[in-house]
Amino acid sequence: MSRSRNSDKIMMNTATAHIDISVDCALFGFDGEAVNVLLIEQDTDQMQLPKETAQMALPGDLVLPNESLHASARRVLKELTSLEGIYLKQFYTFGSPERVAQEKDQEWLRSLRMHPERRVITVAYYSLVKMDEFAPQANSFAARAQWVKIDEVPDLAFDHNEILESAVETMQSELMTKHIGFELLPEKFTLSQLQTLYELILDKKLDKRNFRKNIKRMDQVIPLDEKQTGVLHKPAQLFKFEREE
Amino acid sequence: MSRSRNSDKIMMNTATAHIDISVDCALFGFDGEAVNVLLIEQDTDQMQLPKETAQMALPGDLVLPNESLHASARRVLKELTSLEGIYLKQFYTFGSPERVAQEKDQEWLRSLRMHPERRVITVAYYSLVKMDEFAPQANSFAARAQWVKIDEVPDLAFDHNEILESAVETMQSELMTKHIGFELLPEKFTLSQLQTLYELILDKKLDKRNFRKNIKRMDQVIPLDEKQTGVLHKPAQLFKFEREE
DNA sequence: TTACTTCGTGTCAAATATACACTTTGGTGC
DNA sequence: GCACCAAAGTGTATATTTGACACGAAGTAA
Repeated sequence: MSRSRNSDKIMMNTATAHIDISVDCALFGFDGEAVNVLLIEQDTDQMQLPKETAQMALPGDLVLPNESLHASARRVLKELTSLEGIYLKQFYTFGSPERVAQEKDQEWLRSLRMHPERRVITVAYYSLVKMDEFAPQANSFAARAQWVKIDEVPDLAFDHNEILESAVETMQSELMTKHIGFELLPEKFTLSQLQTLYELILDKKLDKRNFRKNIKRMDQVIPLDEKQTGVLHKPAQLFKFEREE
Repeated sequence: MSRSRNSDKIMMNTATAHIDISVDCALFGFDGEAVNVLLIEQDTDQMQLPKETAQMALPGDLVLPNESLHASARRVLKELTSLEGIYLKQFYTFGSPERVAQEKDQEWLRSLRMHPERRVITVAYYSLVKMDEFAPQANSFAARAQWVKIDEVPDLAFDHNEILESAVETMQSELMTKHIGFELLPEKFTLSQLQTLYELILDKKLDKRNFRKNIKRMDQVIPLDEKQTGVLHKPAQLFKFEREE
């Protein structure tokens, strides 16, 4: 569309096609073995849709009229996990006009939304949580909420595979600089657990001695007077992470 | 808002308050002395508003119903600058519910928009252009479009000062890793020009020899068989930048 | 020819990153 | 209590990168 100088006033945007805004959250957790992402399963029973149409998806929902984007992301996350106060980061906004228009998604949206045909632009957030601090609770339009290993994620609703992939990339590139890895671990952790986590996120092996050298010169990582228990080998020292002010 | 399992179906989003989506572009250019950002001045004459209410702003406008976000950013940029095919990067989405609600902005929006009171969420892009390749052309609702040195930017409309600041930070952090600096220079440039640019963007002095060492090991920077002319001192060698594939 | 201005260049020291292997510790089972 | 197991924990030598630093060369103008 190009507008000439003269026609401006009458060319004001008179479009009647509304655009909806949503937030989606890629919520990561770590169980000591794999990095997981929290997915919900669409509740087709509740919507009286055939079971086989149920798709898994990232937790997300429309932004409310007077809610900031961050507040919206926090709310969606809280609704699905009852967790508050966690690291939460906007990383990209996905706005392809066709992103919710596929028939597989339309069927679901027709049951859920007043305007299922509307284009939806979604602002994507990612966050990291300590998996041992809560168990996800399915709520609202989700039949189930469950942790899925990131390398076992199935085809998701909408463009959520693409969003998830982008979240993983963002997490990789911010892991080192922003020390976000600690958010995934339990309060007390061993350096081996931390290293395993880094290796999983970065998808490469790290040298044990060099890794420990690097970690130990971060003064946010504090050695505790405590050791791992219940392992059938030499127990490792436990550490905690302390965010500065 | 929390929803219980049972009330889901009747709690579908029935909000009548629509949210608009816009894109804003922070377009940077370099004139050899300072980094500039392209600002427009709102055309109050055309809107029959008092001249003194005119504000400067980043170029931006509502996203059209069937337009992707990138396409929208490209369109706005093209409308204002006639430039195409330039580096263009989404960096953040600003969505405070109050971001266009100030009275200074409402006056303008009442003239321009069908729904001036509506909340607007804006997806922000930044881009870099060679200043010598085009002169900005004011168009549409802009009375003027002009380059302003980034340290002389006045109070802008809406939350555009905040958006601009965020764009500068993004540019700083992506300068090194993504070689975006070259986009700001003319096709043929000297290493001193490049260094001046880096110093302006990063806002610190760099060591000449170390800087040149770093640049010269990038094989995208190609020395030309040409020298600077028209200077009253030893002319510098010219280089060009070649993006790989 | 001189004066002026920016160009263009190399080395050393310090800090950082990488590669690499063996002893220690606690638990388990006999 | 002894032997075995498994992972914990630790240091050094080398290569690479970073940062500090000063002066002769090239062209222009008077």
